Amino acid sequence: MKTLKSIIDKKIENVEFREAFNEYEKEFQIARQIIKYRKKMGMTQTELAKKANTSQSAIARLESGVHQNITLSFLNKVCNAMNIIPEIKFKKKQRRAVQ
Amino acid sequence: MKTLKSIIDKKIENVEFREAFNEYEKEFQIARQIIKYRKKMGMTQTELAKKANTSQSAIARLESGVHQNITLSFLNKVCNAMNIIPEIKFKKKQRRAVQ
DNA sequence: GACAATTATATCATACATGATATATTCACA
DNA sequence: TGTGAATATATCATGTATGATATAATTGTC
Repeated sequence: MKTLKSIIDKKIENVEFREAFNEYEKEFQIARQIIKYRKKMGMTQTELAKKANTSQSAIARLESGVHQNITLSFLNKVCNAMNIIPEIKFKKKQRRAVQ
Repeated sequence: MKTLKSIIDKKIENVEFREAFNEYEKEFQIARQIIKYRKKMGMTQTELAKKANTSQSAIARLESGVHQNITLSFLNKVCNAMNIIPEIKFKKKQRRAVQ
Protein backbone atom coordinates (compact mmCIF):
# COMPACT_ATOMS: atom_id res chain seq x y z
CA MET A 1 0.00 0.00 0.00
CA LYS A 2 1.36 3.41 -0.99
CA THR A 3 1.30 5.97 1.76
CA LEU A 4 1.92 9.62 0.92
CA LYS A 5 5.13 9.45 2.91
CA SER A 6 6.40 6.47 1.02
CA ILE A 7 5.80 8.24 -2.26
CA ILE A 8 7.54 11.42 -1.16
CA ASP A 9 10.38 9.49 0.32
CA LYS A 10 10.83 7.61 -2.87
CA LYS A 11 10.86 10.79 -4.90
CA ILE A 12 13.52 12.43 -2.72
CA GLU A 13 15.44 9.26 -2.67
CA ASN A 14 15.49 9.02 -6.41
CA VAL A 15 16.60 12.58 -7.05
CA GLU A 16 19.28 12.48 -4.41
CA PHE A 17 20.31 9.05 -5.39
CA ARG A 18 20.62 10.06 -8.98
CA GLU A 19 22.66 13.16 -8.17
CA ALA A 20 24.97 11.11 -6.05
CA PHE A 21 25.08 8.36 -8.58
CA ASN A 22 25.96 10.77 -11.36
CA GLU A 23 28.89 12.16 -9.39
CA TYR A 24 29.92 8.64 -8.69
CA GLU A 25 29.55 7.60 -12.28
CA LYS A 26 31.58 10.58 -13.44
CA GLU A 27 34.53 9.55 -11.32
CA PHE A 28 34.32 6.02 -12.53
CA GLN A 29 34.14 7.12 -16.12
CA ILE A 30 37.39 8.97 -15.65
CA ALA A 31 38.89 5.94 -13.97
CA ARG A 32 37.73 3.65 -16.74
CA GLN A 33 39.07 5.93 -19.44
CA ILE A 34 42.45 6.12 -17.80
CA ILE A 35 42.58 2.37 -17.54
CA LYS A 36 41.49 2.03 -21.12
CA TYR A 37 44.19 4.32 -22.47
CA ARG A 38 46.88 2.86 -20.26
CA LYS A 39 46.10 -0.64 -21.46
CA LYS A 40 45.91 0.55 -25.01
CA MET A 41 49.46 1.81 -24.63
CA GLY A 42 50.49 -1.45 -23.09
CA MET A 43 51.73 0.13 -19.91
CA THR A 44 51.62 -1.08 -16.34
CA GLN A 45 50.59 1.23 -13.53
CA THR A 46 54.20 1.38 -12.47
CA GLU A 47 55.35 2.42 -15.91
CA LEU A 48 52.68 5.05 -16.23
CA ALA A 49 53.47 6.30 -12.77
CA LYS A 50 57.11 6.72 -13.60
CA LYS A 51 56.32 8.52 -16.83
CA ALA A 52 53.86 10.79 -15.06
CA ASN A 53 56.24 11.41 -12.24
CA THR A 54 54.01 9.93 -9.59
CA SER A 55 53.66 6.66 -7.76
CA GLN A 56 52.02 3.39 -8.64
CA SER A 57 49.72 3.74 -5.69
CA ALA A 58 48.53 7.12 -6.91
CA ILE A 59 47.68 5.63 -10.28
CA ALA A 60 45.91 2.74 -8.62
CA ARG A 61 43.99 5.20 -6.49
CA LEU A 62 42.97 7.16 -9.54
CA GLU A 63 41.95 4.05 -11.45
CA SER A 64 40.03 2.60 -8.56
CA GLY A 65 37.77 5.62 -8.58
CA VAL A 66 37.23 5.34 -4.86
CA HIS A 67 38.04 8.96 -4.31
CA GLN A 68 35.27 11.37 -4.94
CA ASN A 69 37.74 13.95 -5.93
CA ILE A 70 40.90 14.58 -7.89
CA THR A 71 42.79 17.67 -8.93
CA LEU A 72 42.93 18.81 -12.51
CA SER A 73 46.71 19.07 -12.39
CA PHE A 74 46.99 15.45 -11.36
CA LEU A 75 44.65 14.40 -14.13
CA ASN A 76 46.62 16.50 -16.60
CA LYS A 77 49.85 15.00 -15.46
CA VAL A 78 48.66 11.46 -15.95
CA CYS A 79 47.03 12.25 -19.26
CA ASN A 80 50.15 13.95 -20.53
CA ALA A 81 52.07 10.77 -19.90
CA MET A 82 49.66 8.98 -22.20
CA ASN A 83 49.54 11.69 -24.85
CA ILE A 84 45.92 12.46 -24.23
CA ILE A 85 44.26 15.67 -23.17
CA PRO A 86 41.32 15.93 -20.80
CA GLU A 87 38.89 18.40 -22.29
CA ILE A 88 36.19 19.89 -20.17
CA LYS A 89 32.92 20.93 -21.73
CA PHE A 90 30.03 22.40 -19.87
CA LYS A 91 26.60 21.08 -20.64
CA LYS A 92 23.25 22.23 -19.45
CA LYS A 93 21.91 19.91 -16.84
CA GLN A 94 18.76 18.15 -18.00
CA ARG A 95 15.76 19.46 -16.14
CA ARG A 96 14.28 16.14 -15.34
CA ALA A 97 10.53 15.72 -15.34
CA VAL A 98 8.94 15.45 -11.92
CA GLN A 99 7.91 11.90 -11.50
CA MET B 1 74.94 32.03 -36.05
CA LYS B 2 73.03 28.92 -35.14
CA THR B 3 74.90 26.53 -32.94
CA LEU B 4 73.55 23.06 -32.46
CA LYS B 5 72.92 23.91 -28.83
CA SER B 6 70.90 27.00 -29.68
CA ILE B 7 68.72 24.99 -32.01
CA ILE B 8 68.11 22.29 -29.49
CA ASP B 9 67.47 24.79 -26.77
CA LYS B 10 64.96 26.59 -28.89
CA LYS B 11 63.16 23.40 -29.70
CA ILE B 12 62.88 22.40 -26.06
CA GLU B 13 61.86 25.87 -25.15
CA ASN B 14 59.04 25.90 -27.63
CA VAL B 15 57.64 22.55 -26.67
CA GLU B 16 57.81 23.31 -23.00
CA PHE B 17 56.40 26.72 -23.51
CA ARG B 18 53.53 25.33 -25.47
CA GLU B 19 52.80 22.64 -22.91
CA ALA B 20 52.79 25.23 -20.18
CA PHE B 21 50.74 27.59 -22.25
CA ASN B 22 48.17 24.94 -22.98
CA GLU B 23 47.77 24.16 -19.30
CA TYR B 24 47.41 27.82 -18.67
CA GLU B 25 44.89 28.27 -21.43
CA LYS B 26 42.88 25.35 -20.16
CA GLU B 27 42.48 26.93 -16.76
CA PHE B 28 41.45 30.19 -18.27
CA GLN B 29 38.93 28.51 -20.49
CA ILE B 30 37.30 27.03 -17.43
CA ALA B 31 37.36 30.39 -15.73
CA ARG B 32 35.83 32.09 -18.71
CA GLN B 33 33.08 29.51 -19.02
CA ILE B 34 32.18 29.86 -15.38
CA ILE B 35 31.98 33.61 -15.73
CA LYS B 36 29.90 33.27 -18.87
CA TYR B 37 27.36 30.99 -17.26
CA ARG B 38 27.19 32.99 -14.07
CA LYS B 39 26.49 36.17 -15.98
CA LYS B 40 23.99 34.41 -18.15
CA MET B 41 22.11 33.50 -15.00
CA GLY B 42 22.36 37.05 -13.76
CA MET B 43 24.12 36.10 -10.57
CA THR B 44 26.82 37.87 -8.64
CA GLN B 45 29.82 35.98 -7.29
CA THR B 46 28.34 36.26 -3.84
CA GLU B 47 25.04 34.77 -4.95
CA LEU B 48 26.72 31.92 -6.77
CA ALA B 49 28.96 31.32 -3.79
CA LYS B 50 26.00 31.04 -1.46
CA LYS B 51 24.21 28.68 -3.81
CA ALA B 52 27.31 26.56 -4.21
CA ASN B 53 27.99 26.59 -0.52
CA THR B 54 31.31 28.31 -0.80
CA SER B 55 32.71 31.81 -0.46
CA GLN B 56 32.82 34.76 -2.81
CA SER B 57 36.58 34.72 -2.65
CA ALA B 58 36.68 31.11 -3.77
CA ILE B 59 34.52 31.96 -6.76
CA ALA B 60 36.69 34.96 -7.55
CA ARG B 61 39.74 32.75 -7.28
CA LEU B 62 38.21 30.23 -9.65
CA GLU B 63 37.17 32.90 -12.13
CA SER B 64 40.50 34.66 -12.01
CA GLY B 65 42.16 31.50 -13.24
CA VAL B 66 45.32 32.35 -11.37
CA HIS B 67 45.50 28.94 -9.85
CA GLN B 68 47.04 26.25 -11.91
CA ASN B 69 44.85 23.74 -10.26
CA ILE B 70 41.37 23.02 -8.98
CA THR B 71 39.64 19.96 -7.67
CA LEU B 72 36.88 18.27 -9.60
CA SER B 73 34.57 18.33 -6.62
CA PHE B 74 34.90 22.08 -6.37
CA LEU B 75 34.20 22.47 -10.05
CA ASN B 76 31.22 20.14 -9.75
CA LYS B 77 29.90 22.07 -6.80
CA VAL B 78 30.00 25.37 -8.60
CA CYS B 79 28.58 23.91 -11.79
CA ASN B 80 25.74 22.26 -9.93
CA ALA B 81 24.74 25.65 -8.59
CA MET B 82 24.37 26.83 -12.16
CA ASN B 83 22.66 23.73 -13.46
CA ILE B 84 25.52 22.81 -15.69
CA ILE B 85 27.65 19.72 -15.80
CA PRO B 86 31.35 19.62 -16.50
CA GLU B 87 31.96 16.78 -18.90
CA ILE B 88 35.43 15.44 -19.38
CA LYS B 89 36.42 13.92 -22.67
CA PHE B 90 39.81 12.55 -23.47
CA LYS B 91 41.32 13.46 -26.78
CA LYS B 92 44.48 12.26 -28.42
CA LYS B 93 47.17 14.83 -28.16
CA GLN B 94 48.26 16.10 -31.56
CA ARG B 95 51.65 14.75 -32.44
CA ARG B 96 53.16 17.99 -33.51
CA ALA B 97 55.64 18.01 -36.36
CA VAL B 98 59.23 18.36 -35.30
CA GLN B 99 60.26 21.82 -36.28
C1' DG C 1 33.61 63.12 -6.95
C1' DA C 2 30.83 60.33 -3.57
C1' DC C 3 28.62 56.20 -2.74
C1' DA C 4 27.08 51.43 -3.19
C1' DA C 5 27.70 47.18 -5.30
C1' DT C 6 30.70 44.03 -7.19
C1' DT C 7 34.97 41.83 -7.81
C1' DA C 8 39.93 41.03 -6.73
C1' DT C 9 43.49 40.19 -3.50
C1' DA C 10 45.68 38.90 0.90
C1' DT C 11 46.15 36.03 4.84
C1' DC C 12 45.58 32.24 7.66
C1' DA C 13 43.57 27.81 9.30
C1' DT C 14 41.99 23.53 7.91
C1' DA C 15 40.75 19.77 5.16
C1' DC C 16 42.16 16.76 1.92
C1' DA C 17 44.71 15.07 -2.34
C1' DT C 18 49.01 13.45 -3.36
C1' DG C 19 53.85 11.33 -2.62
C1' DA C 20 56.13 7.78 -0.61
C1' DT C 21 56.58 3.44 1.20
C1' DA C 22 55.21 -0.95 2.61
C1' DT C 23 52.38 -4.76 2.20
C1' DA C 24 48.33 -7.38 0.82
C1' DT C 25 45.80 -9.18 -2.90
C1' DT C 26 45.01 -10.70 -7.44
C1' DC C 27 46.38 -12.60 -11.73
C1' DA C 28 48.74 -15.26 -15.20
C1' DC C 29 51.40 -18.95 -16.25
C1' DA C 30 54.52 -22.76 -15.54
C1' DT D 1 50.08 -25.29 -6.55
C1' DG D 2 54.01 -22.20 -6.61
C1' DT D 3 56.07 -18.11 -8.27
C1' DG D 4 56.66 -13.59 -10.09
C1' DA D 5 54.29 -9.62 -11.97
C1' DA D 6 50.68 -6.46 -11.55
C1' DT D 7 47.35 -4.19 -8.93
C1' DA D 8 44.95 -2.83 -4.64
C1' DT D 9 45.06 -1.19 -0.05
C1' DA D 10 46.95 0.95 4.17
C1' DT D 11 49.42 4.48 6.50
C1' DC D 12 51.65 8.63 7.23
C1' DA D 13 53.90 13.09 5.92
C1' DT D 14 53.45 16.97 3.19
C1' DG D 15 51.87 20.15 -0.05
C1' DT D 16 48.14 22.68 -1.56
C1' DA D 17 43.17 23.80 -2.55
C1' DT D 18 39.53 25.55 -0.15
C1' DG D 19 36.83 28.13 3.67
C1' DA D 20 36.65 32.14 6.11
C1' DT D 21 37.41 36.75 6.86
C1' DA D 22 39.02 41.18 5.93
C1' DT D 23 40.12 44.64 2.87
C1' DA D 24 41.57 46.70 -1.53
C1' DA D 25 40.33 47.73 -6.12
C1' DT D 26 36.98 48.26 -9.63
C1' DT D 27 32.71 49.46 -11.66
C1' DG D 28 28.51 51.78 -12.34
C1' DT D 29 25.23 55.39 -10.94
C1' DC D 30 23.88 59.66 -9.04
